[in-house]
Amino acid sequence: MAVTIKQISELSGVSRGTVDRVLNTRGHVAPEKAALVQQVAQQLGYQPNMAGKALAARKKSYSIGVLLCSKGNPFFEEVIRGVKAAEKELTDFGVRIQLQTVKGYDDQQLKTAMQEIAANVNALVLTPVNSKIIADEIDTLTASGMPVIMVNTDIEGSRRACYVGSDYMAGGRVACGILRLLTNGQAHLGMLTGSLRILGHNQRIAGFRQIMKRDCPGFTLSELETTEDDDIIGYENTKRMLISHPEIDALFLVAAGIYGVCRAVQDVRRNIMPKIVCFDATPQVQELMQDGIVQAAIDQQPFRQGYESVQTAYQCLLTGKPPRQDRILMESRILIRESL
Amino acid sequence: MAVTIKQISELSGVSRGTVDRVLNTRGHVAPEKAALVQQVAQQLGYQPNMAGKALAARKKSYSIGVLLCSKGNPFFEEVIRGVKAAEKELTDFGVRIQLQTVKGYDDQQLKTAMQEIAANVNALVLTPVNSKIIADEIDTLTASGMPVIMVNTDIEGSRRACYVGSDYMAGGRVACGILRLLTNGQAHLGMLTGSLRILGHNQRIAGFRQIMKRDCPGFTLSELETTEDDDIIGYENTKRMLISHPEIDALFLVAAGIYGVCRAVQDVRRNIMPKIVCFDATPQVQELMQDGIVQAAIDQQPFRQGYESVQTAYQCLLTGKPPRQDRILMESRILIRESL
DNA sequence: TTGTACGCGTTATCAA
DNA sequence: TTGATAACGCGTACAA
Repeated sequence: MAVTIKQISELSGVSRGTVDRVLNTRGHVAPEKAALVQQVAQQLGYQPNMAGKALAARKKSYSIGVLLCSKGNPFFEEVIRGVKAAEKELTDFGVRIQLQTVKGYDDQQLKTAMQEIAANVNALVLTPVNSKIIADEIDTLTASGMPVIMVNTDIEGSRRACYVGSDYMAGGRVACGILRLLTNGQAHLGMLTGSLRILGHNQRIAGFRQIMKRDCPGFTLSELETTEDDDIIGYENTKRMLISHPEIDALFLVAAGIYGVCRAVQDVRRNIMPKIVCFDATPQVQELMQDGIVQAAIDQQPFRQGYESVQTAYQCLLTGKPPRQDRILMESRILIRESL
Repeated sequence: MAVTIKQISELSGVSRGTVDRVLNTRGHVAPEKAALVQQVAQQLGYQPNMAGKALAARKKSYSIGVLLCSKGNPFFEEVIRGVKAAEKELTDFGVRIQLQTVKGYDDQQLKTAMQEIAANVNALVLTPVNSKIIADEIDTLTASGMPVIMVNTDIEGSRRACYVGSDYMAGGRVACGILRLLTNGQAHLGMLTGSLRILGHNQRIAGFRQIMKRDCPGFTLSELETTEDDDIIGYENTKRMLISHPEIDALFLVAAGIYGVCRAVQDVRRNIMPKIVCFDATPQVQELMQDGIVQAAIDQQPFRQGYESVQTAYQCLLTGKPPRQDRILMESRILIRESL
């Protein structure tokens, strides 16, 4: 049977209260007693009992804020489903969620939203914008003792507690691998990324290039273009790309704007359709797969991203420590028509 | 905040003890009071608090038996890892696991093992052999009040509490789908199943045929052969198949014996290698994928099968009821070289 | 038949 | 600085 606080208190000859104070570093303990308790706990390999912890935590009623730059982005619907699933499981443990979404990527606006929501919660889960203003705000909250967890998008140069989300490099590698299999290793590639300024998109391309260089001597890159995550821009740029590069027989879609790209393909091409691999199996993409336009989608488990980020925030609140892992990365899954 | 027994007792004007007796149908309660409590609980949507339940259950120290026909089958190593992961999580809740493996599929031997292990545990997780002897033994244990849960393989005509494992039909469908993409829809197929007497294998073939009929007019089935899950038999039968059917350019491997099949392919074919899709990414299969012999493997999450089956058994013990779902099915995942 | 009281492990509070 | 005690939700032994 696992070690309990009671056992430690008996073995070290102090009260349960003192043991609790030592283990949770609440102070107000004589140094020699603290040292003794520490040693005994160490020796017995004490691991706090989750059931007991959860039950006691119920009295406190934690509040977790979830702030997503997700308005109008269907990808995040699954993330939100995951958040709500975690919320449901954690109500037993006295947790309530405050979910808020903002539109666009304006860092000033996001900062304001962060401050508002942070005033009412004990922990914060958010999709950051990659900007110094946001990094600083994260550091301010972290310094005030609030666990701040990134979901889906990471930010550089801040003291966020943890990142939960896609492994963009790995996703790019898998995308190249499946395209290699779809084309028998011979392809004239067109690449459509979202934006060259977005870290995740560039990491996907880097992963793709890595496999391409190593395993795909028969691949040539005809052109790299952007969609700005927009269907209309994606449509126009793809049309132009396909007309000026009639040899293109495979498309790697790095980010959003997928529907626009596919419409352009259908408008320009009649006979030989290019093989298309993209990311995120949103309902729209699922339809394109059903119609045989898109052959495969790489999925990075949006539901789990939402679920795990909230669970991680709760663990931080419960233990008072940052998570063991600095990054919790989702596996890249290959989805095809038959796996829907 | 969620509803508690205490709240129900206050609202219905009876003691906590009585509420407990009603909700857990322990009897010894006046009918009118029972009805009242039922109604109040219903109305408030009472859901027992897992933390409290677990904590109380700790006194009892449940024991769960896990009996696998897995000796010498590398697939089950991941299942066992999942079992051990669940064990680790549940030690806090007073659960201990008794794991036992047997070799082969002899139903008499398995029955004996079941009886031995069942004498010392409160719940049983097992991979059954599809035989009446085993079905009857499961029913005997179920009748004695023990939850009996099937993992990886289901059994027909028994009162097992639940099945946790592969969705064989879905796996077959996905296998056909990926083969369709690998071959551009044109293929002369060779199929190698494990045994025509094993339900799961036949279900995989049924799923495959379903998609083949619907979506793959360019597929023709050259031959269907068995490996008896054995590398040597797989080697011999594949060799014969490839020689008598030189047109074969795609292989669907339904079960084990994969290494033998691949060796035969390498021995017989020199130039044009067939596309190969198989099940379960064991270390051996991963190596074959690295070498480019096998293009894709369908994975049915062995780790989760082990983990979820034990968790399900624990839930049965905790609630005293069979699980909500009759079958807990794993998603079929496509693995390629780059996703390893 | 019904109610009370205690214990599970942890945490918070109050008194010493 | 300490220790004792109550509370969280549930299960159950025991008393009424």
